[in-house]
Amino acid sequence: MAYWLFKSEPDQFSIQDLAQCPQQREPWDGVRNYQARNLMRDQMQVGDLGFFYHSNCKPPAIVGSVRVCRTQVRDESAFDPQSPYFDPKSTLENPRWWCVEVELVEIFARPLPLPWLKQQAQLAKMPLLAKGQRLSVQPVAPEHWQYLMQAVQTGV
DNA sequence: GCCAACGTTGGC
DNA sequence: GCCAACGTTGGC
Repeated sequence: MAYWLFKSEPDQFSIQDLAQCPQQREPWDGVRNYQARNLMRDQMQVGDLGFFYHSNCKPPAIVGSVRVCRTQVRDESAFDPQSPYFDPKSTLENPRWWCVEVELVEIFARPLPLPWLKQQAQLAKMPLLAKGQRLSVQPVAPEHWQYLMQAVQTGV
């Protein structure tokens, strides 16, 4: 089983929005970056866990966790001319954009803000913290996942 | 609002 | 295939 991190701007889609979805599930659609798409399409497995990260807000933070509950999901927003994620190059015969469906596991009572993450020597190698890293779907190393979950559970 | 970093586009 | 121009991300 692998671990991931999903970024979203809370103005666009927050973890509270996910909690309001039917069955607290939703396709992670709208990703228009090939590297992120490839991670979702080729690497993710049902049962994988991910952090939900709020970006472009004050403060940016890891705010909860999700589980991958369906894979090989076609990104329907690419077919919708009304959608901001519409891509005329993605066709029903040959879809360009794929994602996974995620379900809410937990909204953390105490989010882990970015400034705190940056202070943790154990997290120095997290891709999220690398300069210039913009990927909206990222892998998370097991040791980083465990360190962070321990912080969540113990309230450190 | 600024801007550094990165990704994409398209002319050549 | 190169690379300049442009667009986006996202922290600050």
